[in-house]
Amino acid sequence: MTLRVYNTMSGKKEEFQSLVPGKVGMYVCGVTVYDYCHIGHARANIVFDIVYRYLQYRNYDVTYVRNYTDVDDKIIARANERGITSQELSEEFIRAFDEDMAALGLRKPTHEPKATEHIAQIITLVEKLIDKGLAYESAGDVYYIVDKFPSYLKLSKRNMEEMQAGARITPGEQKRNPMDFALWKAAKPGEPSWASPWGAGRPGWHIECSAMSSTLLGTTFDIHGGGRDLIFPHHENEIAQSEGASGKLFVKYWLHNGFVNVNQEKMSKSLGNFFTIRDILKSYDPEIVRFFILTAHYRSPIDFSDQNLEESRIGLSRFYEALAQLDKVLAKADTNAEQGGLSDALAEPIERLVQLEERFRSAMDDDFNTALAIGHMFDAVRALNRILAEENNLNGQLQAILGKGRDDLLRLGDVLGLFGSEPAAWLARSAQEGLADAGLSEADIETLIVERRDARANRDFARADQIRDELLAKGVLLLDSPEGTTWKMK
RNA sequence: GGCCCCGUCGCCAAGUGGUAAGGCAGAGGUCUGCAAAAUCUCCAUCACCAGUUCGAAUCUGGUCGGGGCCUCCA
Repeated sequence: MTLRVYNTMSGKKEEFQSLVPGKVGMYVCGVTVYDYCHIGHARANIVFDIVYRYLQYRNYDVTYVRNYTDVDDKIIARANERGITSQELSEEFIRAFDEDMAALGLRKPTHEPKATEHIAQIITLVEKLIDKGLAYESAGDVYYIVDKFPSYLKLSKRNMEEMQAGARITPGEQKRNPMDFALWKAAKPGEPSWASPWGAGRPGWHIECSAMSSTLLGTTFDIHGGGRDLIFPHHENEIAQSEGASGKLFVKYWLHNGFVNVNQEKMSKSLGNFFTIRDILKSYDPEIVRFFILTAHYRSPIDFSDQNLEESRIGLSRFYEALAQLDKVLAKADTNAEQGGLSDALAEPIERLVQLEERFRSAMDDDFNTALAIGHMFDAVRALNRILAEENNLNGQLQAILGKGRDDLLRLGDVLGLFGSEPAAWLARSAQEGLADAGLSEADIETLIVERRDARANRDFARADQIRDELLAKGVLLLDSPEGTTWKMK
């Protein structure tokens, strides 16, 4: 089986073949650290976290680089507003970013470079572009001459003439051609700056990614990722810079994730309709957010709403319910049970479990189809539940099947960053949520459970049902089992 | 205006030529004192029209509807 990935450059799914067998170099554009991250950032980072994890699962030795853009107009503007330095501001939001990503359960990239730590490489790269006649200095700024790069716009598949018609030179820029973009910007008073052959200044936005990727991954590497909105101009400009300087292919596979929409409209800072990760995590478990994002294909748009997150919560709890049940049943199973045979009725679910990993791989191999992969895992849950219904005559063979099924589910779940919590604990946490809203304490519920238990013991079902109904009215569901009564929020 | 994407069951969502995964919701059965969970059964011909093909949700053309990029943006 081969991995196929959709390459924005070709517009097709292509067979993935890394430059060096067994190794993958991957660069993903990180965030500009001037504010808290929103759910759109969460999606992009989770998507590439999955790419990272899946490649590792496929036994690739992956070098994953994700940068921090810590020098930029917006950072400067925001720092000025708050009366702190750009560095103070960016450090604050780098910390916030790290916290958010950790909360969402992302694996740490191999390298997380900062633009300001690569000024020397940036300057070297700009000099090289000037030497090659691809860039010019103008009043302390340096611009890239897009006309000199023939394949400019090959990624976004645009047309230079039409682009030029709409392009503008913003006041203060010293461009010869409106399409030229800044590699280096002369420092204005009060801005952070570094010495350069063109005077004090700072890097333009695009050049840092070219400099950092070549430093950490080499001139040519396998995968470059980012949100769709980065295709133009950011990635187009990276190509012009990197290929212009090296004369070699920059990136083999370009991967771009789709947007998060709100009410069918793109969510973005400029539209002001965004939700920050930290706000969302006040109401939803991080794993629910991850699950929600992975239930759609990474290139499709997804609509962010409470209803959709709520559905994800219910879907995820189906997995945890099954895992918890599995733990319980296996813990008390008679380990001395004889091997025994398998009834025909269980042939289908057992077959499902046997096929799980292969189906999972086949889904993920098809351009990281997490939605399909999760569908297969739901199938496995149903199969496990069906076998679990044989709880009372679990022979040794069935125990082994259940054990392996659980291990597979957890192992494959981990590739998606899911099911990492202890099932009983996750369910307990889930039960706690909403308790305050219902105006109840755990102790109140326990008291009523005891009262109801006594009523049931006396076969006073009227009183028992009254307690059940009263709690249900407040959103608390009582669950009876041979081991006693527990509860959860509806 | 230019370029591009999308329109699949009440909702979410897979599926790029071979006869519609999965989840939620809903109906009925089993289990349960009653419930819940679980399980079983049922529940879509793919916006519309016209083509290509033995065969199309999947290809082509058109219509309608939604969205994105072209300026900072994951």
